[in-house]
Amino acid sequence: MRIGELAAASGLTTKTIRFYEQTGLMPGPPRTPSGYRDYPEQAKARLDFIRDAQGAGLSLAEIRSVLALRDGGQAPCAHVTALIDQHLADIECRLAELTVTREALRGLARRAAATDPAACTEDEICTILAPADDPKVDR
Amino acid sequence: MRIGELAAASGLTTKTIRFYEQTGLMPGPPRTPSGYRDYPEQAKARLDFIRDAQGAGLSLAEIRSVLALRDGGQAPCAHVTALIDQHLADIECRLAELTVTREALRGLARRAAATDPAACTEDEICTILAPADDPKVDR
DNA sequence: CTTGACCTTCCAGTGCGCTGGAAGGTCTAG
DNA sequence: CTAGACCTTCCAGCGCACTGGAAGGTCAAG
Repeated sequence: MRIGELAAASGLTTKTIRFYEQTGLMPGPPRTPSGYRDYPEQAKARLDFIRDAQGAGLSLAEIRSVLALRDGGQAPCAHVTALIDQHLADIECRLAELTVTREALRGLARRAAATDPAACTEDEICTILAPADDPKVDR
Repeated sequence: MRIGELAAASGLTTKTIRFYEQTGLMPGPPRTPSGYRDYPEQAKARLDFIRDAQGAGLSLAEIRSVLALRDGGQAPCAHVTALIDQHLADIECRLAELTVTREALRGLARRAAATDPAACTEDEICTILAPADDPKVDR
């Protein structure tokens, strides 16, 4: 299987597959006499795995670490479980942050609706975003 | 006011302030005879504004556009209002995405808890992340 | 024989918001 | 006079996951 075929089968580009090889996610495949990459069947499964893992929010570095364990003959289950838990915690955290930012923005939108453009002086730049008497975004 | 003093007053680094000047967020200040930057009082207000706007989730490019209006003598209210609305929509969208990812990760965590490491064969790489019979992350 | 699709390597750039370092100038205190 | 704290410019790099392009090799069909 040549790289273009594998790309089509996996939905990636040849560029991306070469990039994965270069960064240690994919092993270098055997070559044809003329130097073309010649992939075995498992290559597609590996790319599928990478896609799934990315879909779960893992970074390429994390995926690399999982694959390294597997390639070393170990079951990466424990490691994967830890990664999943960590990402869950991460996401909870970002959800909380985003929610706070959303509330802040809603406050700004309310203020914007109540703002008279003429009241905005040059010194303050913009009373919606940074009112003189209320430096921090309020609740 | 020299750049170090302004940096201390605003909580930024001198590097960052020079970077803001370079990228058009801050006007180039007058210089002392020896070439040192000599900032007027308003510089701090402008940096504070940038910080507040960033806190509201605006990118430096967006902040630049607001400042450009203001510097051009226009009240940026309408523009700011549009940016706020757009960011609110953005955040709603990302919150929704993150929530979906969280549910997917919770599913994975459940599966991980139920997985026997011995069941994970080499071909599949990892049955938690990419089970052979269930290629896409389920609900 | 030529065309065109495919493949190879290597180098460089994207966006974002800085950050680091080198090499040198200036100012103040002791 | 010297130390050291500050300032100047310019160039380069971070992390992330690619993406683009140049310059050239290979292969099958017409």
